[in-house]
Amino acid sequence: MRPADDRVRLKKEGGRYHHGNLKDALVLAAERSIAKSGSTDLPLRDVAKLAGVSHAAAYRHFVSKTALLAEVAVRGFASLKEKLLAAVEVAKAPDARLIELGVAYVTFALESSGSFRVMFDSALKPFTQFPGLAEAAAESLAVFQRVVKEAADAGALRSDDLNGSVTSAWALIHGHAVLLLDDHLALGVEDAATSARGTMRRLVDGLRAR
Amino acid sequence: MRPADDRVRLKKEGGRYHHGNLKDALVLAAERSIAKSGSTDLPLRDVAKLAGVSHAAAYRHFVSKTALLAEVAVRGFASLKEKLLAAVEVAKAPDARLIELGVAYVTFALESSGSFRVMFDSALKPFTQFPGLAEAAAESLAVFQRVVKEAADAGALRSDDLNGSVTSAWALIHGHAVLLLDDHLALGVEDAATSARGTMRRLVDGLRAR
DNA sequence: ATCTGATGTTGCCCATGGAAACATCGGTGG
DNA sequence: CCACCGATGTTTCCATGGGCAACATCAGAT
Repeated sequence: MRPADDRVRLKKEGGRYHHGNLKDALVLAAERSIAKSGSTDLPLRDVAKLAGVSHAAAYRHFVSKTALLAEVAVRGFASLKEKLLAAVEVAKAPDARLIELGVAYVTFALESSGSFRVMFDSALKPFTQFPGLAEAAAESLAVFQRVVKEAADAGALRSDDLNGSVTSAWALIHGHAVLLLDDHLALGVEDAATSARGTMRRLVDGLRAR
Repeated sequence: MRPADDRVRLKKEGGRYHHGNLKDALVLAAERSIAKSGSTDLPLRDVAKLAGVSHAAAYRHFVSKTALLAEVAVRGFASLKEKLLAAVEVAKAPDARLIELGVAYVTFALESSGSFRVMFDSALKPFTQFPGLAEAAAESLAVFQRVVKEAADAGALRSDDLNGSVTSAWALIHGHAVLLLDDHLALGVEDAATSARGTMRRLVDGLRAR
């Protein structure tokens, strides 16, 4: 019996020795597990078990458990960036684009809570110790910077302190997301987008050029 | 020789078997340790060692390591509440009081970063599982509610959605504190209060009655 | 002075992150 | 073709750390 046949047979029977795409499977399993437990402090052994593999197998793809979390974060930031970019497209008015950006940020935090929790977990500090993480994070933040700058250029927001405006917008919506995720706001998930929009609107009013 | 004398003598010689105030010492040690490491995931054994005691001694005062963290959080919320109340006093104008509240929040987060990290650590969720924790947290938030309400009553802020305004104020300054603590804002500690004031001012502008 | 409950200590167990040594697979060059 | 080899997984082992249990020490009450 030839090796290729073995592979097919083993795959069909589910008894294969090599996984085939373990790295992705581990990242996915970690995301899901964290989303369910609400904690980034998950046993690597459990993640491996979810992927149908022994715990030590993870070390063929990640130098450490933290490195696995870092990969979750990198992919999370990439996904967040895409969601933010997509959200910005749907609005025309420059200030409305900033508001939609905030709504998308909160929506991402709730829908991809596993990723979001890891992305801002202190275990990954400093980001520079994991290749690609700092860049991925910076690219997400860059969307905030671009949208604020465009709104200011269009005269919709004051432009005397762009960095300050960016920081305020990020801090506001990040705080909203974090408090929502940790159940500190007495809000159902269904009200999350609405409250996020209201919060962003209030800030945008404050940022408006006078 | 009376017992009280024994205690004094033993304290001076440092060779005492019983600690005398271990509970407080453990809480203090945990705060400091977390502030230094930047992580709430600290070995209980290290905390006990800092308090000069074996690790199992902690279980005479806390049912679990998490319960110790909960006590840190309860005291942290109590301390935060005091700081917020004190800060509110220094300003006269209702909207300025809200701004000072935010500055004090960030200042607390930086100066008591160990406590602050624990207070918002997901390991303590839900707060109701630890006696006193939910109440302590609610009392801190109540300061936000009171200050916003007073500003609205004085006509300094719009009063059509008080809960929304409170949420925005808390989310904004909480996000600012969190991002600062985790080095996501390119700001030195010395600029923290200034940037917090600027951020709060922007939001208050948006909350202002029109 | 002794007894007792509160407080600490030592020793143990078990879960978990990580290293090491071995097993298996799949592609590649003789 | 097939024997080898690098990649990927498994098993086994160790160290760390939370938590329990049994024992030690102390302080106040009787």
